[in-house]
Amino acid sequence: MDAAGKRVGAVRMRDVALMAQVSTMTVSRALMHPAKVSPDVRARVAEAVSAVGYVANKVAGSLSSSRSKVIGLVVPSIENSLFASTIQGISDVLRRHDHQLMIADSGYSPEAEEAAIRAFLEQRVAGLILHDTTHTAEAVTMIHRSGVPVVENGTLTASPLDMVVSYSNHDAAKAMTLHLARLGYRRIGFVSLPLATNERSRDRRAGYRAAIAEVGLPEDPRLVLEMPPGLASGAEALLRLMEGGGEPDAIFFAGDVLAMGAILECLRRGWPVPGKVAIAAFDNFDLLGHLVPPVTTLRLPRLEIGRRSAEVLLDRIQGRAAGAVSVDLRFEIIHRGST
Amino acid sequence: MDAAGKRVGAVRMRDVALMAQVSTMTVSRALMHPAKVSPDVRARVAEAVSAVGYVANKVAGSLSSSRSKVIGLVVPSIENSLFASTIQGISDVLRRHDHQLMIADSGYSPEAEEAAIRAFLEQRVAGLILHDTTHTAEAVTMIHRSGVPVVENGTLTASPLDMVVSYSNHDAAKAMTLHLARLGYRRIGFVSLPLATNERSRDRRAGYRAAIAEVGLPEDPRLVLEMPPGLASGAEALLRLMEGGGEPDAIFFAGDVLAMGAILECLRRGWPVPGKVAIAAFDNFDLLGHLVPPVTTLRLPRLEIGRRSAEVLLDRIQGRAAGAVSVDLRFEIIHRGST
DNA sequence: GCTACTGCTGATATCGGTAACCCAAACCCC
DNA sequence: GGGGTTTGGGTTACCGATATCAGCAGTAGC
Repeated sequence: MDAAGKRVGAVRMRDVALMAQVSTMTVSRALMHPAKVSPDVRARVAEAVSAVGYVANKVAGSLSSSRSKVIGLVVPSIENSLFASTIQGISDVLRRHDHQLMIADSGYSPEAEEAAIRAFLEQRVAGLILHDTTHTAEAVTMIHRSGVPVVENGTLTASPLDMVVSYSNHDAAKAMTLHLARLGYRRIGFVSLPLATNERSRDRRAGYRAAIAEVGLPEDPRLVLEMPPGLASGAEALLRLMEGGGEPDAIFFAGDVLAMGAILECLRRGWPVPGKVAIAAFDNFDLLGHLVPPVTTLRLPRLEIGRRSAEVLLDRIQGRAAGAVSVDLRFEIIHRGST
Repeated sequence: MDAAGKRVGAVRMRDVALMAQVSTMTVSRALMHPAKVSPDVRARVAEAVSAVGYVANKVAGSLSSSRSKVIGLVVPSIENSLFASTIQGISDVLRRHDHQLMIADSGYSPEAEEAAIRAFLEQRVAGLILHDTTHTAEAVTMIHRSGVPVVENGTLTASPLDMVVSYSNHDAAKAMTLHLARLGYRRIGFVSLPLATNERSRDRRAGYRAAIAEVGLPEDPRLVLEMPPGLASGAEALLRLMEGGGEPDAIFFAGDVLAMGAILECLRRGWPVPGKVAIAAFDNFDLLGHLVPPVTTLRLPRLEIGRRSAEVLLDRIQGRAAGAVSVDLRFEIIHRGST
């Protein structure tokens, strides 16, 4: 590197070509389409590559070919372990197909998401995966103008940008609520994460309400709460519902950390679960199954969402498929001791 | 896009230049160094940019300038929530400095790490952050030859590639063991994660042994165990140590999930903690503080490691610093009810 | 023996920017 | 008011690959 931080003296394809006594074009072919080159030349190139320590320059390659093998992913938060399995699934598939992953987090803000999308488009990514389903108008135009394929995977949204891979938050929440009703609970509380910026939360609450209506239970506002995320928040929600006059016999937490916080609060207070109140959670956070009692929850296909998202994206990029795609992955109720 | 997946018809800088009636060089300047251009031209360019919907092409830019704003990160596993805070820290700092983050995971394999490093170098990243501190010989040569700055952050290794930002796994494990000894425990068990591919695990066990030796306790092989990661694994380790004849009065789990699994097993069996056995953990997994009893553990500067790693890397890239850097971040013992 | 085709390789022109250099006008100080 | 400096902007030559097309040998077909 020189003083300005510019790298100098890297080995170029030209050096490989000189050593192998062929043109750069032939080196390029030997590396990209080995079948199009004679075995003899192929061997000479391979030898030259390792002799000079050539590391391909994909920047030049992408510029020249207008193709790239980088996928951009925007999640609301990297730290939130919820997204970790999905990212892992994406990463697994991309690695198998020799693609790279760029990640940005939006901190749940559409404006930050827009900035991340712009940065990705500037890098000329081959595709985008967005967890959120609400975007700024500017982000939407940029994406459409760029022609880059996109997968959204937060929820099965009704009006996708392009492709969707997810499960129905609405149906999942409804299914769990119906499950509780079937078990005989009649005053089912519901705690959701913030609704304003989060279509997923809204879907879940709508699902809960649909279930309540379906089984003919009265809708009691004292049974419904909206809370910020976090363990402490879950504990607080529990106490507020229990002391809020709604007298819940079961509480459905539409967020695994919230449920976790609530059940730990029960443990601390010595409240029997489900003796005093039943508790159900929304996500398959590993620990929920190991608590005392183990917590009834929904198994959501987090890893699978990542895998399938990457797959449909690659299918489109590589021309194996075209047009709208909407993959509805299944969830599953895991009935355990807490309800 | 045409049939081959090649994007067509994107807006180029040249289109902006035509509309603003200046040369492309001036557009480039107006965008990169606004101060070097008259206010009049600056305004015309800005207007033209939004009129034609120009999205800069950083691929061409990097090729031309031999500079890039992409940082490559390799972690052993994306899914493991341990790394999530570190990644978040990196991401935060990079975003503030207008850089992008590429992530790959090695699945704890040095060969996979090498492949990821090669892919990053092919993308001509401006810097690398590696969690692991053991690398293949090939990876080491590639990195040195490329001249790309590197930060390692798994542990304060004695022979870094370049820069290190971490805490001392050895000292942390030693400190916790001494803490237990000071509390009066005399038969202190130790459970570690796999040692073979993991310098961090080895450091931790060495720290444990150093402490045992320092306070003059006997080294009993029945008190030391190596286990694969996971909740179930922690529970099994607990049982094996308790029934292995070593009669531990305290167990130090060098992995938070292991400790979690053990404490939940105690809960299930109704074993009082620390009445039957005291339990200490190695990491500041949020939940540990909310369990009954809350678990004594080490607060490790995970987020800070990410932040500082990104900072020292950017300092080097942007020429604000040169030469070796070794940042030793502090850990802290959090004494709670479980010991 | 001549055309047609296939298989392999090279020359040349980009891809879309930025670096380096250059020049004209404006400004400056005695 | 002239030499020196600054300011703003254009010209040209790349950065390091790949697409395209042309060339040329071998060879198959008739």
